Amino acid sequence: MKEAPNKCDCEKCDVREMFYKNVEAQYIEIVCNTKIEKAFKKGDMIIEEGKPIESFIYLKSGLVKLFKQGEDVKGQIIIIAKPFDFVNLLSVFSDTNYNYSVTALEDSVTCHLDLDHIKNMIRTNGEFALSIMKKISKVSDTIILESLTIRKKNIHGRVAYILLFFANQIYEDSYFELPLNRREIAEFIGKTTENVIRTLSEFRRDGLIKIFGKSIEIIDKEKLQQVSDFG
Amino acid sequence: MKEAPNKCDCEKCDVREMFYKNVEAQYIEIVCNTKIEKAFKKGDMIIEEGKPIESFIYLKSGLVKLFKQGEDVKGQIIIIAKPFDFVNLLSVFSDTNYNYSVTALEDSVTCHLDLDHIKNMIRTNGEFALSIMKKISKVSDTIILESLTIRKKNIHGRVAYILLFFANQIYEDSYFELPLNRREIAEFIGKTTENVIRTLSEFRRDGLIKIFGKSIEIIDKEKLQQVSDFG
DNA sequence: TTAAAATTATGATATTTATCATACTATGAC
DNA sequence: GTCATAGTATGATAAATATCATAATTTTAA
Repeated sequence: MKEAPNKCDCEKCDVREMFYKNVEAQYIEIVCNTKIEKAFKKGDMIIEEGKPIESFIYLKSGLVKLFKQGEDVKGQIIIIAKPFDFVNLLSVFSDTNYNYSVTALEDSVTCHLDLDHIKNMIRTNGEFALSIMKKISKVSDTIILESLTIRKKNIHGRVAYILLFFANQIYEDSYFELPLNRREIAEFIGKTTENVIRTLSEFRRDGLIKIFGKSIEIIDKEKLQQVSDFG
Repeated sequence: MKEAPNKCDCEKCDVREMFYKNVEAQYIEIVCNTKIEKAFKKGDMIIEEGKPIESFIYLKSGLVKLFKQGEDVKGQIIIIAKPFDFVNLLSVFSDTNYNYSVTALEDSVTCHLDLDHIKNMIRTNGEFALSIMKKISKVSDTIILESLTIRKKNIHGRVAYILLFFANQIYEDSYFELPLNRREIAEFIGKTTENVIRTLSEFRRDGLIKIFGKSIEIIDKEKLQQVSDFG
């Protein structure tokens, strides 16, 4: 990780709209002046479980995973987040320390805003408060409903689901490079590594996908969708 | 369900503290005057999936379950909520319609505040906004972390966990009446009804609990805790 | 009160998934 | 390049869980 040159280029910032739409100029300036932008390499730790929550972080570019490092060996991936999904929405307002860790699955850039400034903005600007709330509510909802969706599927359904998730939600392409290794996929869907590998092999044998190491090509999207829906 | 006599008795309301601590008198009055209190009998539907979200609801007394009615037969219980846990925190600020249903597990009383008034209070009162946010964040966090906790346990661990959940969190007593039938427990922990029943029988045979229909007495709490932790 | 329906219970069996063992393959360090 | 290490892959087996069948018990409705 390295800190990028920290010019206040909010004009070009993708998430400016959401944050600054309703905020008065003088507050924008305060936030801008204290904003820190950080660049992370693939694999870098962005947030570590247990550490104090000091800033309001959002993802500017890249891809990250949120996970529990758990006492047990097995980690558990909570969610894969892409830009526009805030990184640390879960506990920012309710806890002093992180309940989970975040690492970069791809080279990523994050924006760090001082949490106290954000809280002040919420205190002084109701519209801003409401839009943050809307976002928090949405992200939590998504995590909860996605977890219920995955939970009721068997392993075939879960693997199919996650392949379609990457194809449709993340890369918008039938051909993509998996940002997770097989063990991490297992940690995301709550099954063992071996069975994830086996299931991928079966999908390949059945002509649903092609596998080139970490690269996946979805051949029969319709059938894969069926496996996801009814599996 | 019947509407209770609707006097503005906020002075005696358990959750007044949280809501009104930071709110100016004139707003309290507006909310009070439009507040509706509703009484539900055990089994009554409080919120129905798909219906529009019109009010900000919190639970004054009783016990409720939030669940997906799902296309498939099997429902899935998201959370059991007791007073002080808001009922409809999940989607209130991010959606127009409910993503889940809520029914009363015990006779319950809910307070319904006009959602637009709440939003206005958020707009005009930053401290109030922050305390609502803190609560939302906390509830979402709890749901997510609890679901991860349950997910990594086998059926013995899950059943032990839920028994201890009722004993410690809900009833604060080793002897309690289960508010869920065996099928609903299964829906909560994501296992089949038969296996929940079987596991309860095993716990009884092993002397961990006593079972009298829906009533449970926890005999060996320590051992049950071990089963929950390591199962 | 009685019949019907739902719930609880248990056994037998099938299916799914995890675990263990063993290669093979790719990757990074030296 | 070579070695060590992590990741991928597959088979054999064990363990966990689901499914199916059936019966007893409790609850509900007429």
